[in-house]
Amino acid sequence: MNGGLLPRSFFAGTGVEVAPRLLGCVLSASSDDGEVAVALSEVEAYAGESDPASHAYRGPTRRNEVMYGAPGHAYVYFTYGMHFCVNLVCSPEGTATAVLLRGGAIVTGTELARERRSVRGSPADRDLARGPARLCQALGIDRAQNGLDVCDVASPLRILAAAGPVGAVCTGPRVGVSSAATVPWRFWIEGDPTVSVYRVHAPRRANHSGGR
DNA sequence: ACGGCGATGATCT
DNA sequence: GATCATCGCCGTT
Repeated sequence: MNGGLLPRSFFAGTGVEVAPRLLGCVLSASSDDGEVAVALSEVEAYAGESDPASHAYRGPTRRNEVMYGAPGHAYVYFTYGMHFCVNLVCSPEGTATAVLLRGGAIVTGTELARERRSVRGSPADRDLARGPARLCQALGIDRAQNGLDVCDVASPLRILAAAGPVGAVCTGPRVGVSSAATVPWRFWIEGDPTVSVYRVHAPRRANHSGGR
C-alpha cells in the first residue's frame, strides 16, 4: 500500500463502480519541467450512451473516441474556451464509461504546481488542484495527454495506489451538469479541504438582443 | 458565504 | 449558432 502502479484490472468495473475506489489514489504527471502528483479527493462517474450528461450520449465522435477504447487510458477534453479536464476510461471496452477527476491534494511537485497555477496571484496550496480544470493546470495536462495509458509504468501520466488509509466517502449529485442532475455519481472524501465547492448548474441566458 | 457574469473556442446540429 | 463535466473577479450580505 505504498503507491504502486494500479493494474488495468482496477478499471474492470463501470465508472460508477470504479469512481469511489479512485479516491486517495495518486495521479502522477511527468514532463521536462518535473513531476507533479495529486492524491484524488473528488471524482465523478459518467455512464456512456445511456447518460444524458456524458460526452458519449450521442454516440462516438472524434472528440470522445478515447472513451470508447481500452480502460485505463486518459480522456482529456477542452471546454469553455480555456480549460482542460481529464477522465480515466473504465470498462467494458466500447461502452464509454469513465470517471472525471475533479480535485485532489498535491503530494509531489508543489513548487512546480504553484508556478503553473500562479498566472495571477498565488492560490493557497489547497486550491492548487481543487476543481477539474485546476487539477489539469497543476499537472500540466492538455491535449498532448489525451489517450495516454495510465497503467503503463513508462507513461508520463500514471495512476498509483493510495499511500495510506482513505477517509469516509460521501456521494451526491454531479457538478455543472444540466441533465440527469439527480444521480448521485459524485464521490468525495468527507471533510477534505481539496474538494471543490459544489455549485448547482446555472443555465446561461442566451443573448438575443440585437446588440445595442 | 454566495451570486452574477465575462473570458474564449471546440464541438456538434 | 447554441451549448458547454469551468474559473476568477467583483459585488452584495
